[in-house]
Amino acid sequence: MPKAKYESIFRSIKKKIEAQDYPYQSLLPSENTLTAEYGCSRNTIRRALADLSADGYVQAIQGKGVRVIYQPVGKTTFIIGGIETFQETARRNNLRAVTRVIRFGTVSADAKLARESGFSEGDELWAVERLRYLDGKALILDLNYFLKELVPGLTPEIAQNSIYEYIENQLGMQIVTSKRKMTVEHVTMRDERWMDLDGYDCVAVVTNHTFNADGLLFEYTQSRHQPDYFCFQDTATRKK
Amino acid sequence: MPKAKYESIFRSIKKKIEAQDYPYQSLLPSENTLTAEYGCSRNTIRRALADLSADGYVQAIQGKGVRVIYQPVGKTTFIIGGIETFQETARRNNLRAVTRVIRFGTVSADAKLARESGFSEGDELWAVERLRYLDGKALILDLNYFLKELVPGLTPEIAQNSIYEYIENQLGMQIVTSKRKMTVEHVTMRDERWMDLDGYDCVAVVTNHTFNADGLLFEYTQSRHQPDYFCFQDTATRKK
DNA sequence: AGCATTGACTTGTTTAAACAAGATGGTATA
DNA sequence: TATACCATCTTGTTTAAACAAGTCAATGCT
Repeated sequence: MPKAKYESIFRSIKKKIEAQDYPYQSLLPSENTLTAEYGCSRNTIRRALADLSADGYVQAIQGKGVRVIYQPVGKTTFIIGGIETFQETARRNNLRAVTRVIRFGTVSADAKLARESGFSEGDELWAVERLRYLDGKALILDLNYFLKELVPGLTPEIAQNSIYEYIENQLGMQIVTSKRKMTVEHVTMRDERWMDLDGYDCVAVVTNHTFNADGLLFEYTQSRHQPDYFCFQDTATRKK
Repeated sequence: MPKAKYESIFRSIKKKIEAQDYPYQSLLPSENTLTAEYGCSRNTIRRALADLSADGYVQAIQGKGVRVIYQPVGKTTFIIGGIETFQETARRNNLRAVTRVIRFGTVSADAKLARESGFSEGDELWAVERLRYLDGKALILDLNYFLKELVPGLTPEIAQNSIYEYIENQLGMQIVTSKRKMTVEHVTMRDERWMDLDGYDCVAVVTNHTFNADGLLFEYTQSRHQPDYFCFQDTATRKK
């Protein structure tokens, strides 16, 4: 249920592109045509098109039109795109997801943790370590730190289900921005102990800083992925 | 030289944030204040703020203000951000960069290459394989395919220098959108032969589809990175 | 035939205005 | 005192208009 007009227009056009109603390399109807079609102003259309462009669906060509550059991809990989929960990602990729909590406690951020997490020294944090199974294989080892002040009442049961679901629906806090860093590291003894590494001696490590609607950092996470099911997608636009 | 007003405002505010003139967690001056400060309309300010938000510098809070969420990072890693050339990235990270061309030729896209590259079967392509040295170590193995029709006149000399520089300055073609996929793979015999793997048996693989200003795919690239110097950054925003 | 110009289209930038909606603090009321 | 309301600040959405700038095909001239 999009509240804003531009959002529903964005979704409508996106759907048509994915259905190849607007095929790869074709030009969309002009902004004026879309304005008439959707019964809104040109600015509103442009807002929707800008969002599609940011998602790598279209690219505007001044004087010519807006070209579709979306191509459907094979669904073989575990694709990490925007911000979504483990469950959402698993469902989108048609995989059976299970979560096992292997550590649940509280810590006070020392100097080292404060520096790498972005929290302040002395902040009280939940420390949660979880193992994620996809189709029965232990593929992701998550180490989450949540600011207790902003995420009160966390329990192992919630951690086993979905912390994000709890944060958004129970606490009513909105997750807005996520800054991520992707690296590749040698496996640790901990990785070997818990994960199905399947011969790999490296893991993909995603480090994550998450901000809520007040612009406050409330989560720092390190996710260690077994390489087989790991895929990270991105669209970049060259600045002039 | 930014042509558009919103772009120079964007850069101006960005600089102030990086200089911690607007510190982490502080609120920017209100849109009305900035409007007066920069002598432009509110919409133009909002455009600049939207771009800063997309880059993970700020986050707007309705009714309150725009909060700075940028934190300076340690400069120890080779950070891949937007679209930039190997030289630009090396310079930004203060590293000495050398490129060695180990293969240079032309191929016609067969069914398999067409499928993974996004080119059409039968397209004539340049195939260039290059080894990238940073501070004397062979860390990146690049396999580029360029559409000959859109990138005529390529030579090994250009490949050893900078292909992007040639495309943008000599051919006058603009690079606009880059769609990337990041995975982790076992090293191949080719990797072992050419790269300084330093004990790693995995590499970070970045697969890249690049579009020009006409929205035409002209490049498909696979970059294989030795893990030590590899870091990929991203900012995501949760959709409502 | 070849070429320059024009005009009608496209997207890009900027301004102005109005109203919606969230946050905040002060004020009048119960 | 406590609460409800309101004025005023903030950002969010939408419309309208004007002009800049790039593309392209038709027109008319040489």
